Amino acid sequence: MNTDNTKSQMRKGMLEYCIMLLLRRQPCYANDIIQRLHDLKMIVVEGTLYPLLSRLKKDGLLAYEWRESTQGPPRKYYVLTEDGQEALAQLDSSWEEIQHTVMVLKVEELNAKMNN
Amino acid sequence: MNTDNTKSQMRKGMLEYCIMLLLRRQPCYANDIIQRLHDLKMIVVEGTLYPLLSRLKKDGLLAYEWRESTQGPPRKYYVLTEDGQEALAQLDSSWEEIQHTVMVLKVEELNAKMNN
DNA sequence: TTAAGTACCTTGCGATACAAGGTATTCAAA
DNA sequence: TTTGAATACCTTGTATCGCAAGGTACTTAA
Repeated sequence: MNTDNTKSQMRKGMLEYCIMLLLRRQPCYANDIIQRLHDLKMIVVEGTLYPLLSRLKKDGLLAYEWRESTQGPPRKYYVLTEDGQEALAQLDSSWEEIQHTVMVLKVEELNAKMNN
Repeated sequence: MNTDNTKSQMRKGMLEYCIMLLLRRQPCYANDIIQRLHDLKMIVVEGTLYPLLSRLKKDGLLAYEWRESTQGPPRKYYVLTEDGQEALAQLDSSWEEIQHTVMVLKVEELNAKMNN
């Protein structure tokens, strides 16, 4: 099994959730996000991130403002819109459901082992 | 935001993990899996499941045996192979990492709120 | 013999992650 | 002044996955 591909597939959908969680806390620009998620072992690259941010912007879930940088070109700082906060609340419950499913499956497995 | 699509995207990769978790406990055929996951709010349909099982079989992670049914045609019961168990162990750590990432993001968000 | 139920599978489409490559701005050194 | 490196944004093409829709084969009961 190609482990990289497996995690890549697990990332689908999760990345969107993680990025919106990040932005709920504070505005970030692309490299902030890449750095923060890298530190949390959730790798994301530019070719993934920029289209994702553009899509969320187009859907009205994110907005951005340009900010000057002390070093280099200006940056697009993204923030959650109100619609984005509502959408994130739905992602929260989707996440809870998935987490619940995995937990139950693991618990059942443990029970099965103990009864053998 | 299209919630159905969002959950569908979150399912990518997770379904594979959940199904292998199921099979680690006991052999199942397709309808078993659909039913069990449905009860756990993790919807999966035939058009998703059969190609997935075929792929895992082709990759050597699953094997199957035909079993007669008391009612209707025979069923393909899938089981985890040894390779499948190793792959599942890797999926376990991928899952732990993702879960950890989300947890940290939520905790940081809470901390940020408390400091305001 | 026929109809319904069960079980397996395939095709085509939409969506996403990623590798690879491209453009524009800034700043410092030559 | 010019040139190169660093920074930041973006696009294109490919592989993969979930899913709707539709199809085949076997079994059983009417």
